[in-house]
Amino acid sequence: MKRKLKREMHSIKDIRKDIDNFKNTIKNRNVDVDFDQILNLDEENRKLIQEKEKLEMEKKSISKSKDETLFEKSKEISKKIDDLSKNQKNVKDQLDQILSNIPNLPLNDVPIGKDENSNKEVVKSGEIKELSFKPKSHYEIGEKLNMLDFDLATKTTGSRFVFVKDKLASLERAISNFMIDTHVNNNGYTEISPPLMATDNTMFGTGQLPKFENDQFEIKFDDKNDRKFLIPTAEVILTNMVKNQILNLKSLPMRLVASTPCFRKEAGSYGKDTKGMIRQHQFYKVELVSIVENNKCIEELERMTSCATKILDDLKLPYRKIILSTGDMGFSAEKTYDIEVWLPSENKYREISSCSSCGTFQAKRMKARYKNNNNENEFVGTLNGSGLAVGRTLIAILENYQTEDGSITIPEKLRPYMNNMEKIGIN
RNA sequence: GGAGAGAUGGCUGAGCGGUUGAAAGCACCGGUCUUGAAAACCGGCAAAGGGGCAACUCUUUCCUGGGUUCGAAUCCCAGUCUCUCCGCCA
Repeated sequence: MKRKLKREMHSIKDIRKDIDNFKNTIKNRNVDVDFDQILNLDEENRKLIQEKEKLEMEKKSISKSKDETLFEKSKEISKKIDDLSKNQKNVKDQLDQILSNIPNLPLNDVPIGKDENSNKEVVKSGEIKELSFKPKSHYEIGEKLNMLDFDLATKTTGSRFVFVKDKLASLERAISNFMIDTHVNNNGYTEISPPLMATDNTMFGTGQLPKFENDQFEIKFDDKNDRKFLIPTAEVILTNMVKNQILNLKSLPMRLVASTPCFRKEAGSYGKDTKGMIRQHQFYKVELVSIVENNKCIEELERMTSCATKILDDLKLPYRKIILSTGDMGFSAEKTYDIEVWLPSENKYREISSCSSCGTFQAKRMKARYKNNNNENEFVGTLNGSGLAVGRTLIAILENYQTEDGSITIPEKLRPYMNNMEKIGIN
């Protein structure tokens, strides 16, 4: 069932009430928002609504009276209402357009800054092994094993794709299964195997549309009006499971996990990470999503992040956890932790997970609510995090577990998933 | 691809031109009873938006978009989705 709903990311009421707070906070997010125009449109909108409602009331009373002498007048009123409605709708559309492009407000403890340079390290964990030889990059290792084939992908599909073959394909699958099992068995998540496509409406709900359409792959489905996109992350489809719903308090928290391919255009990243499988148009990711009471977001974010880092602990991969600054956070987030894994060949940490609380931001877009203890409707809180990016975990294992002869030691936790194999070497 | 049926509140489900924002049941909230709970009984309970300090009040909404009418959940047209049957294919 498809409903057309008025959608806005921030409630205009909130903005009206606390305009200064919005102005100051949004400033830190690297976007320009014309708040004066918002207020003008809002005022105009409400003025038109009032005029319209006055006429509607009059018309209604005529039809109730069943007084035939007034019928003619009623027709005239209808015309006026039509004109006013069109006008009002127009104003409202303009307003919604602006509102739907405003990002979420960062929480107070998020460091203020305009890019990644203002991110702050929270913890560092795991031991970086000193290698007695010069570490090779994951693609050197993979190509030498003949188990990562980028040229083949270029031939069949194009750049930024890869064939993962043989034992590394098994390893990739093992990583994914190990992660899902851990989240299901130890962390209370429910496994979902979702559709990999989503409608435009769904993409709006989590914030990918309208602003980031250029990053998405649109599918030519059929000639009908509805648009479909390949999901850039399972967050989209998992979070939207509760869209347009009023949930029972008892059903919260909902914790969902899915391992899915993700599809991204990576527009604007030309020349960045062109070698290897760090940045691909398609990659596997194990995604965690939580739907919670909106006052539980912060504690859930900590919980979710620790579920993700636990995987790295288990795999004995060195990592650090950082908190993103206001300018580096995603559109829908109010607070984000990135987890970065150590890559010996680059001699630095690289992102392997991103865990965000979106507060009620996505819920407002999706109209996802629950009845609280007072029987009132409240918007849910939504969170999402990678637990973890599978492709990048594969990379991290290749690089951190490499040996001088070019073979890979398989992390102990993954061996049960690979027939107890201990290492992957050249055939 | 062919042939039918349907879409109503958190859910199930009545209504099929004029106090119908919508019966009934379930769920939920409050109360009585109970040592506590259950049961039973009583009461409340749609959403969005506008105005008001507030009590409150107004408007819109019965899949979506058009149309008929003074008046539409109810009639007409188009679209979307769902279900059943047949065919076809995994």
